[in-house]
Amino acid sequence: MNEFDLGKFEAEAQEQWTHAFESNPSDLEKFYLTVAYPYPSGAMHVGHGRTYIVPDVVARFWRMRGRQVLYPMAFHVTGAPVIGISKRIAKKDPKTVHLYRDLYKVPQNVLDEFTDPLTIVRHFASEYQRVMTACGISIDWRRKFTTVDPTYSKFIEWQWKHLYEAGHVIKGVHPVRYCTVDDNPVGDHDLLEGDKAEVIKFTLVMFRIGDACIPTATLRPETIHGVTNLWANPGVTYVRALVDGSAWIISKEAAEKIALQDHTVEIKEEIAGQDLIDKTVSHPLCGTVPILPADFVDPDMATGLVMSVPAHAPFDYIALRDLQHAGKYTQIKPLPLIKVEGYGEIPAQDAVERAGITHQMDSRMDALTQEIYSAEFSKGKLFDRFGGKPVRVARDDVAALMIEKYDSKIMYEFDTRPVICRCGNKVKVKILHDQWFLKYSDPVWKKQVSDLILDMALVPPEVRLEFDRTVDWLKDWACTRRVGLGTRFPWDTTQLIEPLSDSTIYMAYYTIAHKIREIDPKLLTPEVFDYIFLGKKSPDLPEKKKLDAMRKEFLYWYPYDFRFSAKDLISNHLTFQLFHHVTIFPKDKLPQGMVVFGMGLLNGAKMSSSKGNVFLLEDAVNDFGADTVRMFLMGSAEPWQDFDWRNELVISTKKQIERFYNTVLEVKDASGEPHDIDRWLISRLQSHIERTTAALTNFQTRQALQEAYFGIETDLKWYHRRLPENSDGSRELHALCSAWVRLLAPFIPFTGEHLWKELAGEGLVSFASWPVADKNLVNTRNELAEELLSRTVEDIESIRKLIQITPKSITISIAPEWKHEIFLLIAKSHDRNTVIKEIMKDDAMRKRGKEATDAAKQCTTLIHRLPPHVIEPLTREPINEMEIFEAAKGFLEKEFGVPVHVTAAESSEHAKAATALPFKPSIVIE
RNA sequence: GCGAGGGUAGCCAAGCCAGGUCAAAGGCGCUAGGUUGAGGGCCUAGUCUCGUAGGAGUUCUUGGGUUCGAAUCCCAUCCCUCGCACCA
Repeated sequence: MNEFDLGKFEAEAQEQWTHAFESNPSDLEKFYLTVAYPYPSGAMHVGHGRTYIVPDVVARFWRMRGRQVLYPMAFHVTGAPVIGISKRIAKKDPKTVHLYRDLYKVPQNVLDEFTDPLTIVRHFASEYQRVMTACGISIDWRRKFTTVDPTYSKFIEWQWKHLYEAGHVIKGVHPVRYCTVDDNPVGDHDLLEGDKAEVIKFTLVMFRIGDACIPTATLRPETIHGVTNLWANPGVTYVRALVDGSAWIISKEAAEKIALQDHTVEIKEEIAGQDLIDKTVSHPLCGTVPILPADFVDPDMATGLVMSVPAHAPFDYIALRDLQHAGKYTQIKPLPLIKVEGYGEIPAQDAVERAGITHQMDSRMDALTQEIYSAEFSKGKLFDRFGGKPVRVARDDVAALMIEKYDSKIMYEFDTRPVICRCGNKVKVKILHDQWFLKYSDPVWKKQVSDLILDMALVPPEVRLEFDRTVDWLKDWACTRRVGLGTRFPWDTTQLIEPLSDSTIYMAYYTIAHKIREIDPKLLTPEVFDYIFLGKKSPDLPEKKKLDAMRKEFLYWYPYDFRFSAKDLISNHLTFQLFHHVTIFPKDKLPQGMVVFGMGLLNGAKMSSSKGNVFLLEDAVNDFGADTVRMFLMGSAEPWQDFDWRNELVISTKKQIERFYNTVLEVKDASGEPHDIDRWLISRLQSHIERTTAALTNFQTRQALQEAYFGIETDLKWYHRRLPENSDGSRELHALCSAWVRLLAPFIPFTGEHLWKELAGEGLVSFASWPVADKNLVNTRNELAEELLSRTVEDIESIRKLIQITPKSITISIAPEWKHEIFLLIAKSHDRNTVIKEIMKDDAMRKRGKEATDAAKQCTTLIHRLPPHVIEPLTREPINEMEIFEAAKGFLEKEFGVPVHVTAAESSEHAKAATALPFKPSIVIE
């Protein structure tokens, strides 16, 4: 009837927990922890499991330590992904249908409803709640909300009002990846190809050709002085277009792109590329140059026409050289304009020849171009006749000059292509207007956040540097969107607040989420929130009583103590929330700490829904039991390390829980009289309690389990081995079990509750008091005695193994008193090298001569090898080894099955006896 | 490419910051013995190499360096993970 049945324990506990973790302000000290809420667009896998279980173990730990703990949860449903998913489901996209039907196990009738995006998130939100509950996560579900609740939107509007008033919300223009078919900006996840491509800002250099101009795009406007020609592709169709009223000749593709970048474009006529060849163009900074043919010119790259600087661009150099080898344009010479250390007069030529490159298609050409680009940028200087400035300065100067005087424009283009949208269309760069930003680049704002970080507890400490770097690196964040779910942007209601930007201070909202629901959203003006969160009084506040109650909750819970999240959010969410907090809240309400998690692997490979490499959390709970899943996830790695889910290891975790369960049931009712070994066991327990507590205080779940589970289990094994025959142990075991069950309860709460009842514990173990180490129960003498004994047993075993005779007896000889003296002197001394000399000054020692110096050397080695926790107490309080071995004689004889003699070394005739040292008696097996 | 973190025995992993307690904790796997006797059970021992006395030798990605002494400190190298934004 006491069978180990996790399913049964789970059912029992769930019944008692229904409202147990709902938490209200009280007289107790609070502990408020939050975790990044999920975006429920799919089923939970075991990786999600850890995200919520680690905080739960911490929550349960602090709850048992007498804190008023709040662990809330909500659902992030704002954003665009589910919109795409619903569309793909509607189109019956096979991949999506497979993922949801087969992997996430969504029933067909529910799947049919997934054409509505809100249905998707609602479905998975309830699934999340169900699975989290099944895992025993101690959440106060009364505070649950979703980010599209009207009440929450009011809260977001209030937050943004403050950000705006602080000057952090600004309007700007911004180049984005844009799909003209979808008529939308394209995010990384919407790209079929080209996710590495960056948007680069090119300067268009305008060359005159008759009444029109030819813009060429360049990153190196300063090289204008070295232009010898332009390149056009004879096989490409160009167009003559009116751009903002003036005539440009550019590729057809370029015309489309330019139109997206703040220019009016009207195509007038097509021009064959061939017709441009050998025409001349001019620019005030380089004079008149010809247009030459080149097949490498890509009409889809910028304007489709390129200026050629053969002295400094390897591609230009080779292309020109090839033409000249064919006997054409031989009058053109490269015009160098930059002096750079390490290269000859014409760097491009130098580099190409040095690398032995013979044709344009050589794969090393890109690297070579990059090399020269970097070298010239970092070390190059313009010739004196062009101003003599370093390239890095001249580049910006020339660009500015061109824009001001010579009609140059800016054009945005990708650095690598192709960039293809999920819909199959080529992505272009569009300049978005009415785009709003959060001005994270503001140095004052940054400083406030850096200062906050200094005061925060960060776990593990290594992430501090990463946070610092992130704050440095952060640029303005586009915070409005045109598609998706979410709160309307107050200053342009055609747009929505971007989903990461609506999730930065919601930890404060949890404190009032269950109460604010009772108020009509229409009444929730900014003044209401000002009162609740900032204590600002204003006339005519509605529902004053309710507001007071909420204010009380907020003041009690806030700030949060720790925020938990995976490490991939450091560079955005975790840092953003700090920015927002420093703006909205006063100093005493700012975040206190963060714990950053590692990622999850499944059988050694990255977990990925799209690759089907996931193991659903609910399946894991059903297959192995919630406690098993919990203990495995907490024990296989510390939270900040990556963990690897492997079923075969999970199985042995289940065995461990079962072993624990059986052991507790077996020994809890022992009633024998306590012996020395019981005092030893209880003494050891104190340090396990202490270490488990320290580990959990530092969020080291793995370390805590090592101590609380394996540490105690190992002790119990030794305890049973040392127990007198016919003894089942003493009544002390009940106390041990009580502490043991409580130490493990945060990890395996279901088994914990069941055993707690078996132990006749009061109430729920979830609220039982955490064990406290009692110094009075620490018995150093007993611990040392057992340490000595187990080390001696190990030695005997290894000798027996080696000599391969059938032993008839074992003789243990204890080192003489004078060796103990030496041992102590050395152990206590700070300088273990000179202490030998000191010892030998003693007359009695000197009489022993070599015997004494040898013993001193051996003691020194031994002291080095013994752990400090043995040496340190030995120096304080010597132990009587003879007594210990005499007392353990029966045990040793039982262990080895032969008579055991204990003698003093000086009274033994065995030569071996002379080798006896303190804490290392000599052993003779005969 | 840039920023952060990491590479330890068959596997997972502690140790490294504060060099000698390190042949290196613990778990898993495997092997042997015992117990129970058959269903993924429990206990004990072994699991780099050598060794008929508790020892010795060679190891902590690779290559150098500092030191009486390095898994631990420094430099370099190769490999892995995460982030690099309009996306949750």
